[in-house]
Amino acid sequence: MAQMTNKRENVPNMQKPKLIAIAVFDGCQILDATGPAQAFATANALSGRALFDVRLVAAAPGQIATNGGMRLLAEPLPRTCHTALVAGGDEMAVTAAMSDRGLRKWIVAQSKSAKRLGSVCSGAFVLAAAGVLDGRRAATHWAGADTLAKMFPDIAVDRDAIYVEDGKIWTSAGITTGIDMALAMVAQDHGRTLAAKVARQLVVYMHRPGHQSQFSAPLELQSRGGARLERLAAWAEGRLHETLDAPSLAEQAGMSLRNFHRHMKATLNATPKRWVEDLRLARARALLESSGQDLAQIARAAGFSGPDHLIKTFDRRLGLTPGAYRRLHAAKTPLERERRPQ
DNA sequence: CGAGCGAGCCGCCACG
DNA sequence: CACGTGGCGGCTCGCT
Repeated sequence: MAQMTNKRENVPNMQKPKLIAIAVFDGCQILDATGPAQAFATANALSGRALFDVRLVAAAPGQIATNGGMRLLAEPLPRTCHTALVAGGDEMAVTAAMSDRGLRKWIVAQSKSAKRLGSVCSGAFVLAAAGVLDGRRAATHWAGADTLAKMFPDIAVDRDAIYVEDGKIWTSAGITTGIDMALAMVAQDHGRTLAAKVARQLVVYMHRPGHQSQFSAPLELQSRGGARLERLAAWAEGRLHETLDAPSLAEQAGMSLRNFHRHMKATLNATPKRWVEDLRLARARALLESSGQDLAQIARAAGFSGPDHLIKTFDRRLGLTPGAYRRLHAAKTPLERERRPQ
């Protein structure tokens, strides 16, 4: 009878709020911390319950200067929590965080005791330095993906993913993808319906379309390949519409096929076919951004066999269609775009 | 959407 | 013997 009058006690999901500890440090990226924090806080607000207890924490608690200049107030690192997250930041700050013994010890401890351990953006480097990403798949900001893979060969770096969940270890890509990851955590704990409501409230996607690589600068890696490959790139870019198979590239580079493969792998971490595809994608992206040509023209100019080949390749590499890419990245102003005939 | 095919990739070893 | 190079062959993966 007492139970009947006090229904609240019977609701199954009345457990204690889950402690979400977001670790910050001087020079960290403010959105890495506040984005996920807001997602969890909005989940509380929309559900009308205290599902999450979100706290900013630091090895050196107190005022934390973010890389944008604003300050955060951080509590001491908690001994235990449900979910431990580590923010990213600029290179100097992350390097310092990577060698912070207190933070490192805390991460190792949380990798055992917490239900989830995660990072946002370059926070992956801090997790990696603590050794908790070894043998795992992981994501980080696209600009840091190659460096992470090189510094920590035991990590399978996913350059495209918005976020990666590998067991209890979660890593997210650049900055705002921390929100995407937090949404997935909300979904894991309290269902997709609530997560979708939070996404709507924050005006973000529940499932963000595409891969993060669509934002990276095409072919920034060319300069790393040395003069030999740079000349080859220039040669190839002049004949993108031709076949450009591996044997002819090797011949042009003055190497055997086998050795050419090795050099591509060693200097650019690429394969001949993949590299040519990179060149063609870069050309197609540039044309989509700044020309009004239709897909057939662009496909031909970039060396694809036709529009469908272009569409397939875009889907596989960037996770969206050429048309969607153009709408996202076209240099035209919104006014110009509206001027098209109805 | 699945099966079959061929180009491409890479482990391995031989060579200088 | 270390190191850079080349060729063979099996296997994978993406296209038709």
